[in-house]
Amino acid sequence: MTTVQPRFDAVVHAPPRLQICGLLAAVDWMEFPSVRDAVGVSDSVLSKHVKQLEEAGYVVLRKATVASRQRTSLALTTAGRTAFAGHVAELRRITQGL
Amino acid sequence: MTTVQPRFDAVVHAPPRLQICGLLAAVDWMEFPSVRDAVGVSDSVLSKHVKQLEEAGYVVLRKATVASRQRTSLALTTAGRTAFAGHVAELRRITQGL
DNA sequence: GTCACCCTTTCCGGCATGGAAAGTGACGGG
DNA sequence: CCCGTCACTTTCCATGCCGGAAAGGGTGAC
Repeated sequence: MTTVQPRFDAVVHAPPRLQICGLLAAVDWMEFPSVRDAVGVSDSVLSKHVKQLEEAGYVVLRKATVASRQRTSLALTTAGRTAFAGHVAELRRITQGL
Repeated sequence: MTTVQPRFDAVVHAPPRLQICGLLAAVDWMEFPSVRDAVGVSDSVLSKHVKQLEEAGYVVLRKATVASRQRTSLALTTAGRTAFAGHVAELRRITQGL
């Protein structure tokens, strides 16, 4: 089927995480600092939210050492994309009265 | 201008309140029991969320006695419609990567 | 006066959140 | 080798929101 089941997801709904998912949905990988700046939160706050997404199985981390520097990148898993798509579908359903 | 400024609104974002706004956006007035059932919460919980929307100036209550029964109806104010539209625009912006 | 109907408010325990600060692991330099 | 830095992680802490349960009005019917 091509349609996504609308499904409210509290893990995805929280503002910072909704933004994180939105950013990651548009790309394959995004680096930690880029996400942090785009979302506008501190390292610790981003780290904590990413951890929750990770524990939900929605995000994976890839840690690489590039040019002697740590570079942590984030990506949505298939489950993460599904959950995000479902949540967005639900948001659209809820807000369709607009 | 016809476009709405995307503007995240925490008061509107909370799940129960997003639903309430979504319902009210589609109509002029809706009765308390109908909203309560549609949102799927108890009287007290709905009352508390409506109060928050009211204090934000987004919702107004109209209390009428019809056929000897209290009938409280809810409606979005102009500010409420603006806030909801702005929030939905922001949600669309955030989720555009989908 | 008493009761029922409709919300409101209070009480309460629990979970989430963000800022600050301490902690960790991997290098590169001295 | 030890030290300092970088790039996150984790801990600590204080605050706030949330929902369920129960007690509270207010109004009209009996």
